[in-house]
Amino acid sequence: MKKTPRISEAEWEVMRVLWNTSPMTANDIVEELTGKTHWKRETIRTLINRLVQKKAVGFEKKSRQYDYFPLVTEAECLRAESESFLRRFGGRSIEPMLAAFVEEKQLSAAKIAKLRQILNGNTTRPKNAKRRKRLQ
Amino acid sequence: MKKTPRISEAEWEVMRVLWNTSPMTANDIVEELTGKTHWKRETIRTLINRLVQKKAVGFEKKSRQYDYFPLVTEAECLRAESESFLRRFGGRSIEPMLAAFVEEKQLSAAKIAKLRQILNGNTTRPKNAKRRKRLQ
DNA sequence: TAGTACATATTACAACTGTAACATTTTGGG
DNA sequence: CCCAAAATGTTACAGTTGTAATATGTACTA
Repeated sequence: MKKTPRISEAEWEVMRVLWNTSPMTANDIVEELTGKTHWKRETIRTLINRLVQKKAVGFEKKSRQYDYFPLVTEAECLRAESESFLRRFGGRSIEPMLAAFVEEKQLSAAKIAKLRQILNGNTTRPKNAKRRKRLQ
Repeated sequence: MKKTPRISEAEWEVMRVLWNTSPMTANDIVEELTGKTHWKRETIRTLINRLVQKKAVGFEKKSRQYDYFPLVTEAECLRAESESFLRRFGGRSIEPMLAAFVEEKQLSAAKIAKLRQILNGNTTRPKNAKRRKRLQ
């Protein structure tokens, strides 16, 4: 299992646009991000370069410009981040976290339904537990 | 609304023991953490000091030793971290994240039940019911 | 073919982090 | 009352991150 490189918060922004569509030239990435962020071109270039160094992003020289594309999947990174997150909170604190998500971000009903589905699908209920176990 | 200081990953370990029981002397904290981690005393001392600087931890000189105690609650920090996490993933990706949690079976059945409850609290509203949008 | 326009690469620099070592202060014991 | 032991405080140092500026390479155009 390859370990995903550690991607910083700012770098995530770049990854997200690449995950969204790739390959993209540096300029396209810059264009996509200025507006969403307040970063200067050069800053974004730096982020891209660091991601290349970290092997999170690959590139291929097309003509005068390079084409950049992700070398790691969003799922992989998500997984890694989630683990780190979990470690941080000692596992105990997922509930308040989800609560915060639900409260603050106004998840759409559809999304909530989806989440509920996930929970139902994998619930790993103890053998003879009742379907709905009311605790506290 | 005070903003919670930014607490690094290593510092979280310290906060967690303080949230668990406080006040504690530095030595107690050290003892609690060596064993769980591979850190040297001095390292842990540094972390404590940094947390004091950041005003995440307060202390009171008791006798020769100081008593340290958290100045921020776990809930506050959790909230802040969750927000950062959300921003990072652009909100879109809560489902895979939760899926990852569930899959890895880091979640007990009880916890899952709790989560489901949280979700239930916020959905299935009549179409024209006002949704409670509270943000302070 | 030389210059220029635009792309990529190198360098900068301070704050934060991980990980400590070394220095100084305080206090209980003799 | 002074000293050593133990506690706290100061300094270190390299790697990461945020945020760029500057330098260098290169492909068309005149």
